[in-house]
Amino acid sequence: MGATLGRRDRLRVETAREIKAIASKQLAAEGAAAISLRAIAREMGMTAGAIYSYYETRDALITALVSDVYTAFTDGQQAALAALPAGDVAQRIMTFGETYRHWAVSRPEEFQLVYGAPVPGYRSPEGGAAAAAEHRACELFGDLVAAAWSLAEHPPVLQEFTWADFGPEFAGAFRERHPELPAAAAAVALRVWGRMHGLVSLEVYGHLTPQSADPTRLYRAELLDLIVSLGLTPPR
Amino acid sequence: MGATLGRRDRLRVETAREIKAIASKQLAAEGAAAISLRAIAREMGMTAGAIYSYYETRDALITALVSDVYTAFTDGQQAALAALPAGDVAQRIMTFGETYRHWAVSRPEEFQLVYGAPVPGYRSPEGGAAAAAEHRACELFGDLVAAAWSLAEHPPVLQEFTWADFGPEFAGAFRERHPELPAAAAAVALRVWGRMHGLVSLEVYGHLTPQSADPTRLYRAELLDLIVSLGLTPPR
DNA sequence: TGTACATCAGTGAACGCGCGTTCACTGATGTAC
DNA sequence: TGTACATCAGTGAACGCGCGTTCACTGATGTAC
Repeated sequence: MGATLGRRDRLRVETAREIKAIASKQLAAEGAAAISLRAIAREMGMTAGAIYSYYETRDALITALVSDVYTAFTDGQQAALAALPAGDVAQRIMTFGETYRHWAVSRPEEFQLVYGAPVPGYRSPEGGAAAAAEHRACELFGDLVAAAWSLAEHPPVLQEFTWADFGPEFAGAFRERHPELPAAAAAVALRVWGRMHGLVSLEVYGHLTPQSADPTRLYRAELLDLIVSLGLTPPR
Repeated sequence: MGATLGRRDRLRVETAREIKAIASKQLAAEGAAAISLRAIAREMGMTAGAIYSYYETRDALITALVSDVYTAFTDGQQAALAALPAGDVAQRIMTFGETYRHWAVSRPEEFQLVYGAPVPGYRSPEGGAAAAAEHRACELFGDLVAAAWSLAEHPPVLQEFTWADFGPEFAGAFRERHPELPAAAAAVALRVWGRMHGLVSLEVYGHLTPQSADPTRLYRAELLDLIVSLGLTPPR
C-alpha cells in the first residue's frame, strides 16, 4: 500500500474516475434509468467495449455510484454537524433534517437512486462498499437519536418493543454502539428517520409542489414538532 | 348517455379493458418500466400496432392506469372508513394509515407508479382523469385531518402559516371544504400525509426490512404517536 | 330475406432507435537485458 | 543507449435483444334498402 503508481496505473485510475463522473452527470441530467455504457463511451470518445476494462458490468458501475452518493451524503452531514456544539441535540437534529432535505431537493436524482426505485434491471449486491457506506450514514443518524433519547423525558409507552422486533444485524450494531438504550430507542430511531423522509420523499417526487408554496417552512414545522415529540426543547 | 351499445362497441370497450388489465398485470409483475405495448399485444395474440386503435400512445395507457390505481386506492379507503363510526376520529386516522401501508406493501408497484419515479420517459399530463382521481384521494384525507383539528386542543404554535404558504388551487379547495379552519390546519394535513408516507416509502423501497423485523408494529407506534401529537386520544 | 355497400378491428411489414456484452485484433507504452 | 519482447488499453465489428410508432392492406362485421 502507498506504493507509487506508474504512469499507466495513474491513467487507469483517472479513466475509471472519469467514467464514474460522466455516469454521475448522466444521473443528474436524465435520471438513473438513462445511465448507459454506450452513452458514456460516446462522451469519452471511446468504444463501448472499452468500458469493460474498468467496470465488469453496468451494474458494477451503478453500485460504485451508489456507494459514492452515500459517502458524499454522509460527509456533508458530518460537516454540517461538526459546525454545531455537540450538546445542542435539538439543533443537531434540526440541522440533520434540513441537510437531508436540501440534499434531496437539490440532487433529486441521487436521492432517487439511493432511496427510490432502483434502476430498471439493477439488483444491488449484498455487502460491499455500497452497503458499508449506507451503514456509516445509518450510524451517524443513530448516534443523533440516541443522544436525544438519553437527554429526554419519555412519554407513556403506547407500543412495546423488544430486540426481537429488529433485524439481528441492525439490533446488534445499535446495541453495541449504545449499550445503555432499550429497544424502544431503536424504534424511535427508525420512526424519526421515517418522519424526516416522508415530506422529503413527497416533495422530490413532485407531490408537494402543487400544494405547498413553501416546502421549506412546512418541513421546518415538521422538524420542530418532531423535536418536541422527542421530549426536547426546540431551538430558537 | 345510457344508450345501449352495439356488439362492436361492447367488444371495443372490453378489449380496451383487457389491454389495461394486462398492463396492470405487467406492472404488478415487473414494475412500471416493464409495461410495453408489444408485450401486451403478444399476450393478447395481437399485433403491436393494433393497440393504437384503443390507446393513442403508450403514455395514454399509463395515464389510464394511474387513474385506475388512484381510484381503487380511494375506494378501498372509503370502504375501510365506512365501517367505522364517524365520530371516532382517532380510530379513523389509524385505519387510514394502516390501509395506506397495507396497500403500499401489498401492491408496491402500484405505489411506486403513483408516488415514486414515473416510468422512464413518461410525463404525466396536467388535468384529466388521473388528476381528478388524485384530487378525490386528497379530499378524503383532508376531511379526516380537518375533523381531527376541529376536535383537538392545539399546542403552542412553533411555526406560523398563512394561506400564501400554499398553492392557490390547494388552498382554494381546502378553504371551500373547511371554511372554519386556519391555514395552520392545512399545514398539519400535509405534514400528517408526510408522516404516514415516510415509513411506508422506506419500507416499499426496501430500506426498512433489514432493520425492522416487524414493520407493522413500528408503523403502528408511529401512528399512535401521530394521533397523540394531533391532540387526540389514541384508540384502545 | 337477400343483396350492395360502408365501417373498421386487426395484420404484417417496415422504420429507426438504443441497449449490454463479447471477442479477435492492433498498436502504443512500458520493461529487461 | 539500443534492441527484443511483453503488456494491455482501446478498436471495430458483430450478436441478439427489445422498443414505440406508422401505414397500406384485408376481411369480417354491421347497416340500409
